[in-house]
Amino acid sequence: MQTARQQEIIETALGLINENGIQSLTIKNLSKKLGITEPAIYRHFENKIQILVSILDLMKQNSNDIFSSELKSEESAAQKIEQLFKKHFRSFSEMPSLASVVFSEEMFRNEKVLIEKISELIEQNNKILLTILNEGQNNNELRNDIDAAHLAVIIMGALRLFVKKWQISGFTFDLQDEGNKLIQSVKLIILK
Amino acid sequence: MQTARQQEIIETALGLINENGIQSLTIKNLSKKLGITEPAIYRHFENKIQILVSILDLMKQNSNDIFSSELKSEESAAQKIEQLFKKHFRSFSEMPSLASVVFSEEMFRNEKVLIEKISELIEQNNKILLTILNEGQNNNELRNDIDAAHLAVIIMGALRLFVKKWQISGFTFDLQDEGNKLIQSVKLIILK
DNA sequence: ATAAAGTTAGTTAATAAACACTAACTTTCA
DNA sequence: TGAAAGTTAGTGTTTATTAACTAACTTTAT
Repeated sequence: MQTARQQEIIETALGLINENGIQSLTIKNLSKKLGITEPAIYRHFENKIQILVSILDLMKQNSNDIFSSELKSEESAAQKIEQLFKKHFRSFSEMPSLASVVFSEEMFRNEKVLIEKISELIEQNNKILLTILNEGQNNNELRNDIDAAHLAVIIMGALRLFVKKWQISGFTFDLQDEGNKLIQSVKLIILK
Repeated sequence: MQTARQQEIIETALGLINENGIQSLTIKNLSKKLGITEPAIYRHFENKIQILVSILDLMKQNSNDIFSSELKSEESAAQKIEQLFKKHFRSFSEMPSLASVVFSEEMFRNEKVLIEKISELIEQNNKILLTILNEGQNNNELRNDIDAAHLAVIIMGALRLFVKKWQISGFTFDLQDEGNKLIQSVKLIILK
């Protein structure tokens, strides 16, 4: 569980990441943005890694909510994938810092705890996506001529690159509007 | 143009990145690996940024060689895309550090020169890919029901994510062998 | 042909800035 | 009044980078 102040801190941290990338997440910058001094941060978090762990936990939960609520729904596989995209696009639009964190795995390479968190997140999503794809193939709704694992790479690859392009552009296009168009193309590709 | 020593330095830098990620590319680590002292590096490069610029230039040239040689060939669009994948897979297999650099754009966010270099690289490749896709669509070889720009996102997204997975796995599977299988799936998807 | 001048590639020693983090003291407020 | 949340002032480490100097080689000019 988290205190109100802890939540404020990780929200501020996400804002910082959003504005200037993960590299700008320093205790100094964070405390300045919170309007307190650096040591005050340590009243709420043991160290910087715990702040990052909290951020990753938030992301994991967010992503898990999206993926697993879709898994339970009664829609077709194509609709599920569509919802998966849509919800991610909405999520990223509302909190672009989430995208910044997803794409900065490299930064975490030297911290064991953080690598594990990131890996869990990716692995978890991949599993659910594969389940959806397999179901769709068994129902004869999705094309069978392509391995589900390959479909997963193609789908997630498109999603990731699209979000990345949006990020690189400095958020200059509407992720949700443009994203909806991409979804239609992805659906054309995976449907039988 | 570069001196022999400058080339040695960037090769060593790539080795360092390959072993422990871009974060381990420090002047200290670099000089240690070269068997000289830190200040000696500055006899050959003005500063660290110039070393990174050289690395990005190398990558840009490498990637450009692959893309533009394919553009000129007389093959079908699908074959061109296949070769694009294959050559990239080979390139990454031979020098995995290239993959490390491609995926660490985030690290460069605070250096204007480096963002530009990375952007150039991505933009250049995207242009050539679009040309190939448009040609294929006009020849009635590739499916016309999907916007070429969307096809490009789907193709490059798959390529990038696949290489990333290989990197995260610690290079535990054969990129070229497994990659060839993925190529077949991508071809099924884009062909009419 | 050779001494003078200059270059190349290295050294040791140091600096300044950024970083995460700590100890000890003070304020705030329920 | 006492715990929670802040402060000031500092530590130790890691960065990239510079200053001053040197040994060994190359070029230039007489």
